[in-house]
Amino acid sequence: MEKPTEYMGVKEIARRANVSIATVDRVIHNRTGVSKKTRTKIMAIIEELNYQPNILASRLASRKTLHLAILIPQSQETDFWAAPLKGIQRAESEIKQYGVQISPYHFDLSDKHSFAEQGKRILAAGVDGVLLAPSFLEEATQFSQDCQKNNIPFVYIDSTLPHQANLCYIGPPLYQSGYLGARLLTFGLARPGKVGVVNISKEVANYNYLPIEEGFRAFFREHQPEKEILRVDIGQTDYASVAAGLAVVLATHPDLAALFVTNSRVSTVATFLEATNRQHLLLIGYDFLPENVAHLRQGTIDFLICHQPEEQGYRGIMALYQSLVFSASIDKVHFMPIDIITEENHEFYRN
Amino acid sequence: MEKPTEYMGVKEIARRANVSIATVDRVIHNRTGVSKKTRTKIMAIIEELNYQPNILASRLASRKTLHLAILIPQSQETDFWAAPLKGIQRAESEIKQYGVQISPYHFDLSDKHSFAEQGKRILAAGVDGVLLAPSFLEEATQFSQDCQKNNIPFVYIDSTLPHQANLCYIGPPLYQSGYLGARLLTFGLARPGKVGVVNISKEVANYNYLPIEEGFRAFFREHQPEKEILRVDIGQTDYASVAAGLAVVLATHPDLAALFVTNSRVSTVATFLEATNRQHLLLIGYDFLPENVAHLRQGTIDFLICHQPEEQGYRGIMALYQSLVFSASIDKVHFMPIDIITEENHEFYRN
DNA sequence: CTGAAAGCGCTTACAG
DNA sequence: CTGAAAGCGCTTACAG
Repeated sequence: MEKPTEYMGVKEIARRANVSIATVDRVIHNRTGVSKKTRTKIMAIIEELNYQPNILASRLASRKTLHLAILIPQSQETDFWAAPLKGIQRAESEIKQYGVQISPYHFDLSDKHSFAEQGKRILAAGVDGVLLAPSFLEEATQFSQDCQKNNIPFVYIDSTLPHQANLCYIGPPLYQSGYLGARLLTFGLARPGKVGVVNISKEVANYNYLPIEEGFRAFFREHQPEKEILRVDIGQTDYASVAAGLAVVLATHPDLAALFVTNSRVSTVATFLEATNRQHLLLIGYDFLPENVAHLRQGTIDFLICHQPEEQGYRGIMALYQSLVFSASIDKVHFMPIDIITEENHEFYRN
Repeated sequence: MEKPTEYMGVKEIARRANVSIATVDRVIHNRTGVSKKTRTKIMAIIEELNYQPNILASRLASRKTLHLAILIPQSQETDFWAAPLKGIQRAESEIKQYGVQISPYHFDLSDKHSFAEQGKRILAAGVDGVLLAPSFLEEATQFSQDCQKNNIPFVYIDSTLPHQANLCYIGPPLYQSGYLGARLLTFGLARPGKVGVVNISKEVANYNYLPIEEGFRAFFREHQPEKEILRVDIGQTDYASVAAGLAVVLATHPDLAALFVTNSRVSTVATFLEATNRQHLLLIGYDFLPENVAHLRQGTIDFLICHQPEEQGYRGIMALYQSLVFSASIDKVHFMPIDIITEENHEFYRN
């Protein structure tokens, strides 16, 4: 450790401008109560010196805590949301030393109202920024507009909404993710046979993940237009429902050769294939969940696609922090990579 | 932003212990000059209060700059090393506000002596920590031991050395990476034919990447022991040499169906395959370099394997920072994930 | 072995 | 519209 270079701070600016440091501070923070003339002069000096405020001193002196809220689903059924939460906690532990505090608000993925309710609680609590998963179109839109009205910056993760004032979206490029899924399917599918797209979701039209199926179909349209693609919709997420749904489809289409599950429920499908001795079917699905990984190791699931959910949580918090503390400019869209996980590389994957 | 909770700092500790804050400071930093009795008493209070020093105040008051050095190859031929450098710079921009300064030292990958020389310069400059690529067995061992003697923590990236006092290794699990390469090869290789492992390197025995080939061969030994694997060694990295080497092999073994290039020079092989109309050969290689990506998009390269070199640089610096500033404990080995890059997902990959 | 005091670079009332 | 002064929580000579 060694001594730094000469100091170029508010004191020096004040000296050159022949004012007090309080006035310099006012200009730096764009506060009122400075004559136009003085302001101009000080700004010129700041420019000239290429002054960078000392964040350490600034945050120490101001003694302010930054309050951030997160609004994400309660972990349930699958623990997909455990990963973003972990990333959020990692971010928190890194920046809490600099005075950041994070309050979690969880909603129930099968209850729109819980989202709206928790949103209201956040607004009432009065926070400085929000990280959210905009899982319900209408409720999330409403909440986003409320945030905007209150000048609270907000960040989307996992999925996004169009035409909102979100600071940024940090999540997967869903269309291309589905497209890659189709590519992996054909890569491993030398033999003929039909392909099934499996949607397992309680919500009739889960708008969030629609682009995945679009991308999937686009690939076949472009590369194998003659390939028959079956759509398998299963409206319940329990094993019995999934098994029943698949049994029907497989009875009707015995030449089904591959299944693409559009979300993390792929393990349920894998369990069914194992139970009915159909491991030879090619199976691809989403997310690095323990039960999915177990079937990957069994060889029943051939590929898992994953979008680094932990990193989404981490980067979402960091985007808010950088924006609020350093007034850093943030890219409106930050696409996560589309990761391919196999039996061979899974042990080094970290969400 | 809101007011924080009540203060629990050195002042409070000093009050409770009935000493001055200077003495408290001495205990906190484990300095000499405190009676055993006082020390014990203060430590108990610190324990009781679960005191966490305010890093902001600490670094502001100490006015010290942390000097880190990086010792990595000069970017040349390929720009593989541009990526770690980028990650290092990203880390620097994040922590320079907290008084960290990074000095780059570059060596020539085809000149061991340049490594030793730059290492000496670093030692002479007297730094607080070093991030290095231990590219030369003997020289890197020597340098590591010198660092240890001087109590300078050092971190390895990209490859590692056994039995050294490095703070940690941040890089790929090479053996498993080669193993995955073989898996991808067989996945796409429905047809029969021989498989070639291509080593393109000026160094006769590039110890760094040997485990890749071992892992590759292990997969075939375990899954397809009858498969014939050719070894193709090319001692020069220019296109003419590579083309000549490949031409000979392909003439002798016309049934060669797939090539696995153990490093980032795979684009040279791709160029040759394109020039001789052999795009149908399966081709897998390493690293997300522009020229490799170009051949991936052409379809000549089927898969690129990559180990997030930018992240290696970033995390390497952060490990040093966390260790030096926060005395954080660091995992000795941090394996990077083994990423699979295809034509379909490459645009979202960021090293 | 211990303490009083100045200072790090900035922010925040408060007074004018 | 502007400034003097106290203070953020810690570190650093310096004096004893």
